[in-house]
Amino acid sequence: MSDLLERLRNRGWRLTAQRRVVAQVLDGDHIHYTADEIHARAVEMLPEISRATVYNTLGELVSLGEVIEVSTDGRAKRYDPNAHHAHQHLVCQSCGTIRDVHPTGDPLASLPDGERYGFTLSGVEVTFRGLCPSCAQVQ
Amino acid sequence: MSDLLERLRNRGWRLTAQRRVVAQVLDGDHIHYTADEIHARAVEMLPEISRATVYNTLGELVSLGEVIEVSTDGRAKRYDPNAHHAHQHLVCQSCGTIRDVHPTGDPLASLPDGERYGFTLSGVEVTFRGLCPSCAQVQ
DNA sequence: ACCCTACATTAGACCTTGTCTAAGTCAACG
DNA sequence: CGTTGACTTAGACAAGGTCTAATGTAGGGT
Repeated sequence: MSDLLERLRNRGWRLTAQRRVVAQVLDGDHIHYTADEIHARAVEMLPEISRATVYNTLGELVSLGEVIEVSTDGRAKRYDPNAHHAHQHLVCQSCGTIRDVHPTGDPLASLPDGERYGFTLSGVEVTFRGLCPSCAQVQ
Repeated sequence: MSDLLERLRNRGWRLTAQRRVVAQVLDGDHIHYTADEIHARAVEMLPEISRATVYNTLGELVSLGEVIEVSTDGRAKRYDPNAHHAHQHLVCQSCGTIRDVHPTGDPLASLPDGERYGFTLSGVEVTFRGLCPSCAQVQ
């Protein structure tokens, strides 16, 4: 994580206590938290941090390509700190847990030229959906 | 579309003017509208239809598997009336337009057993992102 | 043809997620 | 160690969606 802070400083970021705390939460468990979950965890370390700052900081980290924004269900976006390895997501339909996965092959290549409608492609997201073991038991 | 209404009646749906109008909008252009866009179009045909009814009806159509809910950007969900053909989506990052596409191969098969974490898989969504021709010109 | 009643619809309050603003604060440069 | 412009703050606001209590009506029964 000090790497992350280092990179950010080099990009002209002012290193505030708030930004450090957000970076620390993201770096902690490598879990895909929502912005409000990140805020809740940040508050434990720095009680006066505001929601707006967390949203601002996350937005900046996304613009800088340090964090990926994932919206799998039309509810709150989740933030994925694992931006430097190409990967896709496996999502539990019941509890919303997300795991990083690495499918074989290049998904971009699966779209035939005849189906590109003149678009300039910039990326693909693959979202595998299912039930995680613990939710599968309950249902 | 009369097929759709027929299927719904057979499932015990009460056929109201409101539900007919929502079905008609979905069947019209095969475009991926948001709930509020569907409401706006429905109002033109049936001025007193309420937002809540449109949301209810869309939710029921999704539960019945007649319509697919697509959330590509964390903004408003879009509703895809083309539920009976397997397909994926190509989304313009700038204007949000969605096109149905048909990638080659089975995306589910691309997830190695070692990466399934005990999940019971139920489906995959592939979202190709890029710029549509008209947005590419502007930028 | 007309009643009944359970199901559907309505307006609008409310909730969640996210954005914006104006005023105050502080990191980092000189 | 003072200055200043970037950063943070509380809280208002906005968009998208859900819920509720009151009212309306489709369609089966008679």
